[in-house]
Amino acid sequence: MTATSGRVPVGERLPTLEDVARIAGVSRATVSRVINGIRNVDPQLHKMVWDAVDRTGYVPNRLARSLVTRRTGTIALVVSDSESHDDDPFMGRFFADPYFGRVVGGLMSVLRAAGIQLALQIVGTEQQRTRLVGDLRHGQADGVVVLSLPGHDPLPRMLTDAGVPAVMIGRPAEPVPINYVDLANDTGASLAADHLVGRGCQLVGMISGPADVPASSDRIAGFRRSMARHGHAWVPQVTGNFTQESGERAMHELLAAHPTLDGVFVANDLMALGALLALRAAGREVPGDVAVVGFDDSSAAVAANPALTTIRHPLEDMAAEAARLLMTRIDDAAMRVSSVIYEPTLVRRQSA
Amino acid sequence: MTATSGRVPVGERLPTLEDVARIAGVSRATVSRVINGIRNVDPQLHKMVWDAVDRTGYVPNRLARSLVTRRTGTIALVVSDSESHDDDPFMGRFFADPYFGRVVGGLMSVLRAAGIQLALQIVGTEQQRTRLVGDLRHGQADGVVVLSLPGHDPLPRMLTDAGVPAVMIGRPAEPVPINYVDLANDTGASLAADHLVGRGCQLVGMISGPADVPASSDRIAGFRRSMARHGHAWVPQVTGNFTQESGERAMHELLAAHPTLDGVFVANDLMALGALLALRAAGREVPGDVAVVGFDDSSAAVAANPALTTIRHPLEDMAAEAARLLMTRIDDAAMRVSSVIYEPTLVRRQSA
DNA sequence: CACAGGTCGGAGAGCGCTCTCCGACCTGTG
DNA sequence: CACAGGTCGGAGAGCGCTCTCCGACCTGTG
Repeated sequence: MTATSGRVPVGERLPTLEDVARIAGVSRATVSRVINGIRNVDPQLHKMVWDAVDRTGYVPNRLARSLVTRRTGTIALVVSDSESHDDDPFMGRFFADPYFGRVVGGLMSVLRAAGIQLALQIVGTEQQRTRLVGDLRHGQADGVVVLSLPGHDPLPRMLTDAGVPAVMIGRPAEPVPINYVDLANDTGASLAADHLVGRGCQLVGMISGPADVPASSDRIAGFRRSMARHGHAWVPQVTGNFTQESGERAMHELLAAHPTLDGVFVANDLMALGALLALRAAGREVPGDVAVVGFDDSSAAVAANPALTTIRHPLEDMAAEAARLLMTRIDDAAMRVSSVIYEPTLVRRQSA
Repeated sequence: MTATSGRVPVGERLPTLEDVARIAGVSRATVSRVINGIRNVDPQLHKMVWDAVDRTGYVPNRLARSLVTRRTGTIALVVSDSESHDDDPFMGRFFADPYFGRVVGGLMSVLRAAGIQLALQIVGTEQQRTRLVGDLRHGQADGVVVLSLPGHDPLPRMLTDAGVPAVMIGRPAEPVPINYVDLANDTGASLAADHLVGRGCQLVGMISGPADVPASSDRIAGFRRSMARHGHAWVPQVTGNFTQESGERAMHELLAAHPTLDGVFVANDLMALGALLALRAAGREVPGDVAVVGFDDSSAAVAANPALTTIRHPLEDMAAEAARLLMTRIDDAAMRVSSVIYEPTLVRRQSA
């Protein structure tokens, strides 16, 4: 024990369990037991160990621990992008969209309390997917949350085949026995249809997202079905890609083809913002001439002028639920494959 | 060798280097050398090893490798929030803001190509900080990118003291020998001042962010200095907290105190959106009665009505540079502490 | 008092890799 | 032919932990 600080230096390297054991005068096993609170340990030894920990400034090496316990305290968030390649500008757009941040925020609200960290990985190529699954089987992470992007994606099936605990946010494009959390997108679209018809719209169009995204196709199906029930057999539709520019372009197109349009359902708020721009440019009043309903209830909805009537998407809650579901699955390998579906609500503002 | 697939199963567990060595008929060391491409290996052995790898489906265990190489292929992104606690709703707002996503996108654009994953961690309490630094000293991650939030934050100093490779996005609040990437916030504010004075504004106000955020105080200082040079000794100022609502409130306040105000510089686009709302509510035309300049050039700037004249902030580029800087530092422990400052530009739209 | 049954600390193997060191062999030069 | 110098594969230690197994000791009961 030095007079200066009581610190016991152990050379250049960091103190290990071995060092603590030597200083406390006990075995490595005992130190491990005290640190991890496993089994009763004599109160006197207990104190001697903690004293030695304080004097050395010992911090367990998580890597070494994980190697034997097969638990890492890490969950992987994988953005699976089966169609793009490295340096695809698409990823930039994806991250700038609040969608990504809201998902991360929801996941972290649960994981943070549990002391679990989130490891972000983007996989695009076949090789990256194979490597990811290999790493996960080795326990590189305890489980994985998958954010699926447009297109056919083999990753969900690969994960379930490998027996890796996994949860998707948004249902898989094709049937795969994987856990997921989703929004009742069709119900949300129905709410929009009800609202537009309810305010007396006669010719209602739709600006949709890409048809190969499940959330998008569900919104299309739900909207058309509901409109048909209200007697509107024909719903003109233009497809965008969820960006503001594509919404603006789509609105112009819709307006050119159907000048008497008096209502439009836009599959996300960002495109709705673009639609608003196009309507203003075309000299149409919103909602006077054309009523607009968005989807997501993002911060853009409030910022818009007029403020957007939209469908609320409790994304943070969904992500938090995904985290809880995954943690349950990690602790119980026999958990049956389950899904949790959230109900959307209509938020009425000025645009419709 | 089985007739079915040529796969050699090795029981329940995953194949290890040992299994590959046995099947290839060489030593573990040789397999390791072939897999990692270290030293020349006899072409014949080389082939036998790769054949064995294919037959077993071997994937190296990254954890075990990291334990000895002291390299993990992971970089930590830490959001240091010295003032909040777990479950603070503030974090929700933080993640929903495009700022977070743009930083992640910029980092990943560089890290993805290098096959490095990003591990997200939020630290709030003293204990969490200590544990993080301990884990990092053990090589839990090869380096760390720090996103600092309002307030005095001890983390940067703790990291440099521990010798952990680190880069901040945005300068530290107080002098610390840490690498960082930043925007010339004062220059950006000057550009706004020049523009407002240049279009003939006589009474110009400012809506600022919290003074304890470096980016914010730099914008305040740059703006006041530049206005003074233009002969405007007095600049009324109200402080917001970067949210839209706070911008709206601040604008109302400014207008109440200075009804003849004809120009305003708002320290970020989100608050500028709020200011626009307040001006409309007060019956002022933008830019006719009051000219508005924002900051960030976020997607909200284009969506606003009128579209915002604002200061462009190349955040993705800055984050990408931070990643490069960090990777250089990881490979060269002797690298001198460095900073990279980006120059902002004025983007002229309708609001000023 | 004898002995069954429980409690608790230590020894040592093991997780799956890398890396140093050594020795076998091979080549070229005087 | 002798020997210096280089190349390359294998043995075995080591990274820093956990966990099983065993034996010492302690308690309580018939």
